[in-house]
This record gives sequence, C-alpha cells and structure tokens, in this order.
Amino acid sequence: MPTISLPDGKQQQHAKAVSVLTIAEAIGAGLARAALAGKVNGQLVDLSYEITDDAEVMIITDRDPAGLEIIRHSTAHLMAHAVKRLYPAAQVTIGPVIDNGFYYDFAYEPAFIPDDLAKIEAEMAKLAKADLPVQRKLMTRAEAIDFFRQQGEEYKVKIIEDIPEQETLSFYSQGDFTDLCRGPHVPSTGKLKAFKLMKVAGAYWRGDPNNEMLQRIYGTAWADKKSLKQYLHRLEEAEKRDHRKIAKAQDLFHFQEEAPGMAFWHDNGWVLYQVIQQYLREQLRKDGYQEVRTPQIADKSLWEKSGHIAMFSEEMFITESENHIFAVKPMNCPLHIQIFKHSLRSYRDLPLRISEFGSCHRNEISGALHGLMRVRNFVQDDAHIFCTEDQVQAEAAKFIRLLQRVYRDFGFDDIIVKLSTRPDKRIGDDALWDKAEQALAAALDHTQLPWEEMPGEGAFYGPKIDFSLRDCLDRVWQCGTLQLDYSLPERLGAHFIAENGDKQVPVMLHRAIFGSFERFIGVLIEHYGGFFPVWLAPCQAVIMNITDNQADYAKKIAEKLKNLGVRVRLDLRNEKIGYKIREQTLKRVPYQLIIGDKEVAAETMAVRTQGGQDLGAMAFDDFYTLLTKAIAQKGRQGNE
RNA sequence: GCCCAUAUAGCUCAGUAGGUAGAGCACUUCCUUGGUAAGGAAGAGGUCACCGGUUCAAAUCCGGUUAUGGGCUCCA
Repeated sequence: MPTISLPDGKQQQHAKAVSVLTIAEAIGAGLARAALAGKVNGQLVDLSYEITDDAEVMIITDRDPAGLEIIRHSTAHLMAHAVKRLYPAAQVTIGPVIDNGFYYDFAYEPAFIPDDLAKIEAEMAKLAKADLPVQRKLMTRAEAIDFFRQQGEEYKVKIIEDIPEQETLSFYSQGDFTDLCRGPHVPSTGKLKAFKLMKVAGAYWRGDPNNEMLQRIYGTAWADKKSLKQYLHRLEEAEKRDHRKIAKAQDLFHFQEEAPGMAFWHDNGWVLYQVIQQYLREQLRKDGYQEVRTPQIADKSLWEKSGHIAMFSEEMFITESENHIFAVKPMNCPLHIQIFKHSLRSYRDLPLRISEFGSCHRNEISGALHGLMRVRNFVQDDAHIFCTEDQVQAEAAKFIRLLQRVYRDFGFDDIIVKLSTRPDKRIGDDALWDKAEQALAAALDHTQLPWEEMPGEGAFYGPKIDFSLRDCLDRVWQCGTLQLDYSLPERLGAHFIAENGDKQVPVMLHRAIFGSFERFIGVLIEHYGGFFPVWLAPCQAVIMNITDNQADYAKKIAEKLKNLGVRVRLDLRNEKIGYKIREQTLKRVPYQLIIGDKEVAAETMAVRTQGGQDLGAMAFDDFYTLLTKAIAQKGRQGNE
C-alpha cells in the first residue's frame, strides 16, 4: 500500500487491490489530463510508470521545461512515424531534442525534397489527431535486434549493438511504429498540438564525414499554437536583422563570385569599419600596446618552423615567385615574434605588447563560408604579449578589463567566459600547466565575470579563455580570446636576458577582443538590427531642404558640420519633404535636419530623429551639443 | 569537402505545357517648389551565373562548373 506524496503536500493512501499503481492512477483522472509525464523520487518517468513503494510524485505538464522537452522528443517520434508511413523504404536512425525543437535523421534514397515536408507534416497532424496511445515496453537485446532486423532497420541494430550490455532497452510504440528510446514520452499522440517542420539537410551518420550522409529533417514543437506562432515570429525578426540583408539596404559591403569569402567594403561599411578600428587603436595605445604592421606573405620555411604547415597546409594559400614558395599569412604570431627577436630584449622590456590589425587569409572549405561571420580574408585585432611567467596573471587581468570596457562601449553587457584547460595531447610538464591554469583562473576571479571551466578543451600549447557575447536576440557569438602559449616563442627562438643575465624564453599571450573585424561587424549589424548608435552610424546627420530656396543655407550648415568632423550628407533633391524623410528614415540616419524658409529666417534647423521624434527648431550650437553627447554615449544605452 | 535548394534589370521578384523577356522600387529627363514615412509623366536599363548538349527553336529540358542559402563536418 504505497503512500504517494503530491506537490501540494497532500498525502494519499492508496489501497489498491492489485499490487501496482501507475502514476496516472495515483494522481487521478483530473490531474492526469494535464500531465505529460511524471517525476517519481526526482526521476522523470512515463505516466504509465508503476509505483510499487512509498514515493514522492510530481506531475510534469507542458508548462514545465522538462515537459516541453518531452513534447519535442515525442514530436520527433511522431515525425519518424509519419515518415515511415509515407516512405517505408526510409530507415530511422536517431532523433534528439535540440533548442526550440528536434530533428530526426533518416537513411533514404532519393533525398527528401522541401515539398515532402508538407506531406510529412500533414501525416503527423493526422497521427496526432488519432490520439494514439504511446506505450513503453522492454525487450532483451536479442529480441530487439531481431525485431529491427526484420523491419530492415539496420541503423537501429547498430545503435543497439553499441549500447552497453547492462543497460535495459526500452521501446515506445504508437500505432504501427516502434522506436528504441529511453523516454519518457507523452501518454498519447494527441498531446502534440503545435509543431512545424522547418528544413531538410544532410548530416553524416554519427557526425563522421567518412560515413554516409543521412537526411535530417528539422522541426520545431511547442506546448501550444501561440508559442509556436511567437517562435516563428522571432525567426522572422531575426531574419530581418540578417547582416547580409542590412548590408544591401545600407550599402555596406558585398561579396562576388571572383573573390568568395572576401568582402568588398563600400564607403558606408568602410566608415563603420574605420570608426571601430580607430576606436580600438586608441584603447590599445592607452593600455600600453605598440602597433606594428607585418608582411602579407612569408616564406614557407617560417610556417614550417612555426608548425602551421604541418597542421594547416590545406587551409593556407600558397604562392610562388623566383623559386620561393610563400604562404599568405593565416595568422600573425610568427611575424610578431620576428619583431620581438629583432632587438636584443631585456627583462626590462617585458611585458612587451605588440598589436596589429592583421589581414589574414585562410582557405576555409567552401561550405563553411557565411556572410561576414565566416570569411577567407579577415582582419584580426591581434596582439601578442611577451612576458615572464610571473607577469601572466597581471597581464591576463589587464586584458580582461580592457575587453570588458570595449564590449560595454558596443552595448554588450552579457559576456560568457570559458576557461579551457589542459587537453590529453599537450606539451609541457604538469607543474607548468598548473601554474598557467591557476594564473588565468585567478585573473578571472578578479573580475566580476562568472566563468565556466571547459576541462580538456585547451590548445596543445597552453590553456585559453574564450569570451562570447550575447546579442539582443539571445544568440551567443564567440569573439574574444586569450591564449597562453609556452611553445611558439621557443620554436621560433625568441628569448630575453633575465635579471641574472641568463637567456630565457618569454611566455606569449595571444589575445583578441573582436576576433576579426568582419565577424564582429557582422555581429554588431545584427545586434543593432541596422540601427547604429550615432558614434558608429556611417552617416550621422542628413540635411534636407524643403524647396530649392534653402539650398545655399543647407550647404553652409553641411560644410560647418563637416569641418567639425560630423559625418553629414546633403539631400537637396527636388522631392517632397515627406519623400526624403521616408527615404532617410529607411537608411537609418540618426538625425534629419530639415531646412525650410522659417529655419533660414531664424538661422535654425528642424531636427528629427531616426525614431520619428520631432525635436523642433534648434540653433546650430544646440544641435551640435546634442550630437556630441549622443556620440560620447557610444553603444552603452543603445539607440533603438 | 558532403547533402539539399537557389541563380532572370542596381534591389525585390513574375515568367507552370521550349517560340529570342516582364512588374514594382531605384536610375535619367521633364512637369511640379510641395513643412515631417512614397506627387505626376516619359525614358533608359537584361548574352536570363558560366560552359557544353538535345532541338528548326532553350531563361525554360539534360550534363558539367562556379557562387549563394540552409544544414553536416571543420575553424590555428
């Protein structure tokens, strides 16, 4: 006679004639209608789970994150069921839950086409409407292998064979479809009410490119239709912010066939780029960095010494001239070491911080290219700090402070920090690794930033910290990095004279804040959705006249602003003011200065903000003060 | 690199039984000089991504190449 403790604190004595009691029975029909699954003593189970002893029982509904996950998982099964009915030749493989939905991989020739998705979705709706009960059962390994082999499901057989012997194998059946699954699942398909198939894509069996390519169908699933609709709306909003779309609308840059993965920066985009670069240049100078410029290509032998040819020869662009083989630089580190080595260095020179806006080329595989986010030519905001082991912690802390300041200026307050520690394959003894990891951890602890450790994820030459940004759509972008390197300076023969007169090898810190300008600008465009804060806006103010009568006055104002360093444009076209306002608003110009006869007479200008606010007539100096204040604010308060 | 899809005017897109191309916006000219998100008219603009094949005839069908998009894999 089990005692059931329900979440409301009530205890129920169940005297049941039979020896077992399912959750559904325990909680009663009323609660069971809302329940998707249960939790018995903290463990997620199906509603059909049999309680045999005293237990803490909770029900999981669709309001519970765990409930949503169950819905998604069950929807994946529903899709597999529908696919098997429509395409019996397709073999099922795996179908996990992912953010916002699920996918399921099928082995199927020919491939699914986008039109198939609608058919499958319709079939899923039919199966959901039929409200088929979902039943769990156990099979022995031999039974299971036999069962799936009979159905021609070779992939399931392989999966079962890889499950450790001691684990029990559970199966879920709905109608004529049975799948291997740990569960739990919804009690019946009728619980699945809001789903949509999103796209079909290829994916390797077990994620290994040497294996065959399977057909993956992605879907999204939610507790109710409203949530589904909201999610689809969010996707639309994200699509509007796509940096490639905004780049076209605002004439920032373009790509073309002759230079895949390499941006052609247009005037507007290049202004944005230069503003950001100039800003960072000042920040670095203030923080004690020197700026250098190193060659675009260097003899292959240098890259052999550094080890890059051995690791990345496939991804390097090679060029040849007069019997020399050159590699276009994929990174700047070996070249910065040449600058370090060019003078005899003393411990007094350390820490030596060498920075470069280094243009690098990497021949990324074609399928990896993605707008500005993944390119073949990019400029790193790269710097290398040469220092002693004792200086590592202070330098790391100094860098993290700088990085926080910079991110804040761009409106990013949520920074995700991960410390990657020693991997299995590594160089250097453990004492060195202890010291290095502790130095980075200590530096992190000095900031207010929360951080997470990623054991085993470090580079073979040292531990590293990765910094990611969360943008206004909650997407995470890895940008900054700080890597400790005990290997390269030695490989390339860098040394300094220590206090005691000994030659010593410096430690090198590789570090970047943006990562690459291209990627960072891509993130910025999407973060701001094209509504740049005034300090970044390619055009900060546009002056427009109402009739030709005010053209000369407008030109005078423009000249005055230009001389003060304001990025200003004139729109003197013979168009109605409403038309010009619409056009400049769509171009996201922060300030529109409208000049009519009244303004000429009073020596003012009517100021309208990008957001449509009419600030009324202002004297030149008042507008200039307003503008300077807005520029000084940078991205800290956004501009939306 | 792999799977699927896509490629038509500067941009967004029509062109669905093969018969040498259309719209809106933008652009040019003219009319209009209008006060806070689109005034009107006319004009110009395309080797339909590229190469090859089938056909009397290809934007359209077939093959290949390149690029782009969505994934997979990769990212010093």
